[in-house]
Amino acid sequence: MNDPIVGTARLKRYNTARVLDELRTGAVPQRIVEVAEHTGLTRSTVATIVEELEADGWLQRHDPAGSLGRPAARFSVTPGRFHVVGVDIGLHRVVAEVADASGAVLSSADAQHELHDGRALLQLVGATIDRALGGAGLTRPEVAALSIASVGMIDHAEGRVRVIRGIDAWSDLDLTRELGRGFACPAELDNDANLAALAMSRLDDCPPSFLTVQWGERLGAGLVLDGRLYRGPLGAAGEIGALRVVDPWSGEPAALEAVVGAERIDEVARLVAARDPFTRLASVLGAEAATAQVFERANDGERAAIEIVDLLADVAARALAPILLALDLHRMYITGGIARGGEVLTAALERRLAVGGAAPVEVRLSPFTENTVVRGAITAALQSAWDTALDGGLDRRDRAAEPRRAAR
Amino acid sequence: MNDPIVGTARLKRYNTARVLDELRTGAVPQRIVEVAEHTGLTRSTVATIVEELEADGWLQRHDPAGSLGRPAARFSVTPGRFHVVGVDIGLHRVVAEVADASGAVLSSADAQHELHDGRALLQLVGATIDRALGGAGLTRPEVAALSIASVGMIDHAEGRVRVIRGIDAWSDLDLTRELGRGFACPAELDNDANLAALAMSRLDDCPPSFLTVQWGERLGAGLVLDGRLYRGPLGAAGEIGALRVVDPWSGEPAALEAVVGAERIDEVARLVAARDPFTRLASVLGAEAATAQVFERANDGERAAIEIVDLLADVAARALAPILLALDLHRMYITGGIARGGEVLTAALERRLAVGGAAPVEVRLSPFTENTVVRGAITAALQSAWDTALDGGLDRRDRAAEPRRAAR
DNA sequence: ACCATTACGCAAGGTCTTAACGTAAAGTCT
DNA sequence: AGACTTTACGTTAAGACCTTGCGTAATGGT
Repeated sequence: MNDPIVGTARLKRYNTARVLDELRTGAVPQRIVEVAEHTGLTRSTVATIVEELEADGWLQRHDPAGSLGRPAARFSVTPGRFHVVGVDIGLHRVVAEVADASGAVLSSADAQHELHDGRALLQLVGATIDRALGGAGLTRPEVAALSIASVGMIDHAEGRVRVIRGIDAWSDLDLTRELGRGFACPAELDNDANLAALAMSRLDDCPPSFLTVQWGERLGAGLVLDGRLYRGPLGAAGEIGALRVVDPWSGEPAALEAVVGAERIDEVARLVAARDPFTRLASVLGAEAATAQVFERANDGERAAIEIVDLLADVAARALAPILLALDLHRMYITGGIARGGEVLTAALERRLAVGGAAPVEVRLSPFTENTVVRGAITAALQSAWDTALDGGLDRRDRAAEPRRAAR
Repeated sequence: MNDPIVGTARLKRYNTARVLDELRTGAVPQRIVEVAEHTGLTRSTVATIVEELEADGWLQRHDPAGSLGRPAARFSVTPGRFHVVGVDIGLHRVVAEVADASGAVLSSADAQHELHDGRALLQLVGATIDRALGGAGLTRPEVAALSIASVGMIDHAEGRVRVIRGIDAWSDLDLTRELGRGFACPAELDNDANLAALAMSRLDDCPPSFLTVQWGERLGAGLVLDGRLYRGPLGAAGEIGALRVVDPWSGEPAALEAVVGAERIDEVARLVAARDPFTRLASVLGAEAATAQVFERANDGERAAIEIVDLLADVAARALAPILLALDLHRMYITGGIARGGEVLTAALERRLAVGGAAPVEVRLSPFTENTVVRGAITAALQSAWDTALDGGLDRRDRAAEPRRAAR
């Protein structure tokens, strides 16, 4: 279907992509001259490209605040030109969001679950997607791109889950096919950490290379290097959960994920509380997960909680330091449940990640907390939709019988 | 001087680069149709590009082993079209090599030294370069590209050394300027580990992403990710020598470099020999560095030596495992002095780098042993020379008054 | 000698970008 | 208010590049 683009068409596609990226990432509508300067293209070239994009409905014209000289028309992406769906399938929660072409979230739906059966989970995911779509007044065939995050080791190329614990038969399912039913676009499956990293890459003030730690019950890293998501030769980059470390509470060697994951934090909190039952920490621990309380108490300055956080930071930093140092990274984002850890956590990590001689590492928390991964899925879906658009793939939807770009 | 390339010229430059890369990396002369297939360009396009490159002397025509159908002309790079120089400045040794456009080494020169004065070292390097050039019958102005490796933390963009121990005032010198005197081309300065990695990237059977450990007295890593050298935002990628580890012999925390570096190996060997003076290892230790003997004895199966290697591998693997795992790398090269460590070392490392669930890491030794870094410098210089050529920069040398590519 | 096969060369045609020039629409100055 | 400055826009001709298509060349096989 998609013949390789050759000849001058390749140049045009490349230039169009640059113009589009410029208009897409800019927060405010941009003038043609600005775009020309930023992209290095001629004003003339940009003008024709913008004109075409506007004619096809991709761009919107804003006319214009006055300045010196003739006021310039400014352009931005047409928000309603298409819509995308992002999904995050977690061990206990499924979230789906619908966004428009500008990236604004129109509606979302989520569902808590304790499912261990793949088939049942599949159904829940489908239902959640439809609820989100309903909230935006859309149906499946109208979606331009669908991007899905799932826990587990993902085979991005094949659209399958390689390994996962906790959900039976999840790795046997052809997820992109199953979840893509009813959609007119291909579904894309990716690692939760990778998508979390993508979400961070859209933040203002985000450096071109950084590391993201998706940290909850499971632990995985996402790497953006020189502005691009790095997946690794086998698509297993960032899978650091299996790294062997020493559990500071038991003294036994264990997998990193099993030591700093939310489940273990919960266990440890109860151990500490049992040992010292008159602390405030002990008194707030209920039946449900204690992780949030630990960080809350630590941020309030309670000794016992701070100790837990410190030991966590110890273990995590020991594993992460070689990676950050080797890659010369100086920004790290924490996403996932632990992102609510607050300043105690970031400070503890920053202190331990300092290596003599090297520039310090800045640790930041995701501003999206629990929705970081979905937001990343939206980012990926948008990217995919625009790519399809550049190849003329989205045109057919509502420009079916129209004459093909003015035969002059 | 070099105005930004715009318009269709950019397309042409890109296509020419692809054709050239194809002909440059291929071991044997290639036919036009082959190149067209590999690059995805039309035969016609490739033909004109090749024609022009041949006219300008960059390519050489080989006529033709018969097959079915009309025999095709094949093309390869003209070896004598230009020459490049690569230099490796080590703590105790300086090497310079001269290569032709095809990458074949024409001559080399090296010098052992114990200099601690930057100025004196500078002079030695200059003399060594000239000796190498003399061996190839060339002079400085005739060189098309000059690439230099130095120990220490390098600022590639600025062409300076940031930090170094052992050579006074070395970081005060503007090395690219000082060493570039007399050359008609810009000099490029880079990290030894980065260049070692570049050298490995030219090996057959080299994966697109891998790690190189330049391991001698100093220790640094070079990363090639998705086929491209990764330098990091501050150009400090791979600087893992400062990583904190525990010295298994003293039990004290120390920098990785200080624990597994050749100097420490030497110390440890003497300790072990003193403790157990009747071993074969003890008997072969002379006044000079003992590292080589340790590995030799270990490869011969001697217990005491194997223990040293095992502990070395322990420490190194603990530092490297997170990096390899996080980046999903499954090939690692060892370059530098330790590359003579033989199979004991690679086996010991491979065993320890295995992480449950992940694909194994294959550890290989550089086939160039001590000359790996220079070879990498040559690779970098070639790249630089071809880049200049693509921008028309090398033309002026011997096509001064010639009419500019046939005004038809 | 004829055919199949592969390589090569040439010319027409189309797409894309550039450069140049004139026009349009504001604000500013006198 | 009118002239001027400043910035933006639109059009057109020209140039560079790539592709397509076809005819020719050179070999081996039958």
